[in-house]
Order: sequence, then C-alpha cells, then structure tokens
Amino acid sequence: MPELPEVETVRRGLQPVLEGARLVHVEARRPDLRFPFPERFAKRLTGRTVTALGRRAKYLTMHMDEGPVLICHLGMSGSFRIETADADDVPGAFHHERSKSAAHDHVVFDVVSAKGERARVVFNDPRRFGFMLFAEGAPDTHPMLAGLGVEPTGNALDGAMLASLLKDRRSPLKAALLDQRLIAGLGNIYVSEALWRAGLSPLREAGTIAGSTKKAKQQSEDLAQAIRSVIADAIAAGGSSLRDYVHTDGSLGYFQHSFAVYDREGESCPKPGCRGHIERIVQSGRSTFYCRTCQR
DNA sequence: CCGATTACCTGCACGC
DNA sequence: TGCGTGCAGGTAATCG
Repeated sequence: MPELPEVETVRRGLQPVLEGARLVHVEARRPDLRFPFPERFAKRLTGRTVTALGRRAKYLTMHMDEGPVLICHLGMSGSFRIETADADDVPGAFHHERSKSAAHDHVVFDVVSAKGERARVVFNDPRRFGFMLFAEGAPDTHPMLAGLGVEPTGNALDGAMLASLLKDRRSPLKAALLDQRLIAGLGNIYVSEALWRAGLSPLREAGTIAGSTKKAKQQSEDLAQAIRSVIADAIAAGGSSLRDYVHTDGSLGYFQHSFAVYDREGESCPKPGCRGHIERIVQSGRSTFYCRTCQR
C-alpha cells in the first residue's frame, strides 16, 4: 500500500530508533526479495552506525558512517516493525522470549543507540515486492533513483512546473501522474484523490492542461495545488496517527486514511453540491476512481 | 514515443 | 468448510 506519504511516515517512525544507532547484528533470512540481496549484505552493514534516514519518492535511504547507503523499497506489502526491550528485561538477554518471529519477517536489524538502548527493527513483506539495494556513492545517482522526477512535497511542484512536465503529453492525466520520471512518489491512490480535488478527469489528455490559455494555466495551477495538498494532508494524517500506530503492534507501514474517491465505487461524490457518483474504470491495467460529473 | 500486458508473490474477499 | 477466481497501493520488461 505504501505511497510516498506512507513511506515518509515510516521514515519518521524509524528515525528516532535508527539515527545515531549502531547495527550490531543484521540478518537477511532469505536470499532475495524482489531482487537478490546485495553481496555480503549483512556483513557490510554489521558494525556500521546509521547517520541519517532519508527518503526519495517511495524509497528509503539509510546512510552509514562508512560503506554503502542502503536503499529500501517497501513494494506493495512491505512494513517495518520496531521491537524495544522492556525495562525489566535482563540486560543481555535481548528479546529472548518477546521476539515472536512472524511469518515473512525477512530482514532483522539489531541496533544499539548512542545511549546504549537496544532495539530490533524487522522488515516484513509477504508479497516480497520490496527490495534492498546498496548505493556505493550518492544514492541519487543510483540507477533506481537517477531518473526520478520532482518531489510533490515542498514548493517545487507549482503550476508552471507541472505544465512544463505535461506539455505535449498525449497520455491520459492518470498515466502521466503515475509516471515516476515526471513526479516521483505518486501512486494509484493519491493520483485518483488529486484529480478529484482538482476537478479534472483522469481520462483527459495530459497536454491539454499545459497550454498558454488562462483556463489551462488555472487548471495546471489547480492540479499542482491538489497534488501538493493531498500529499501533505496524508503525511500529516500519518504523523498524527504515528504514535498510536507504533504503540499498538510496533509496526510501521499502512495506516487507514479516509479517501474521497479511492475504493468508493458507487458512492455519492463527496464534493459539496455535486450529484454525481464515483465510478471505477481501468487505466493501464489499474483501477481509477473518479466522478464524471465534476471531473472534466 | 505510446499504452497495454505480463511478471513478480502472497493474502484476502467473494461466490458457489 | 473448502475451492476457484479475481483483485491488491509497487516497479520493470516486453510487445505492438
């Protein structure tokens, strides 16, 4: 499920545990996820201190005091779980009984913080569409990240920027917004949500909102605003749910949002005054949800 | 340059 | 209850 906001929420959840901590034990419990683990995966990470936890699009980056940067992708079903030692645990008897090894726990990081606090970070991924790779240099130059487009966070993505990205594009808006080379981090859910907020049809030819007319300028501005706000709102929702989220079962990953259109086929359009209903169509083999009444 | 299709893998909801 | 079917938020490769 993870799109950019979920990955950012995971990053914020892991940050306090990982940043400044030393990886005292690393273990990959199978040879591969979507891709084989890098050569000497555990060996090269063990003993390293994590200096920073970053994110680019839907990728997490774990920076070390030396050696490669670890690039993690959650795929469709990946999640992290944090297990901390209870205060009454016997020192040294690390997670002996508490640590229940769940199915699909593929990677384990045992860490010790600068203060000497121990924790275990577990990567779980039933479908194994996730992956972990090494970037030997700057992660932005890694083939997996090099071609990514603009982040929809912050202010970089404005109407003019979006118009320049969509100019001359003949593909439907839905496909263009899912293209990671243009905007990095939007996925199937938030594309539907952003198009609904902007009142634009997912079937619209992308280039038609990138013209020089007043109307086109307004539409590209509206869509850029919709994208930024839907992402910002989702991150805020994730952040506010993070405490409870970690508290309940220790896992970080999916959290429930309420969506305006996603997975709401047949329901009334939530736009005030709109009498339309949400439809589900398939574009590029994937579900799109929209209201044909108010999205043109 | 496009879009559509398939593949990767497991889990789950659904209908019979 | 069990079984077959289809579907799932990710990226990438292949084919017309």
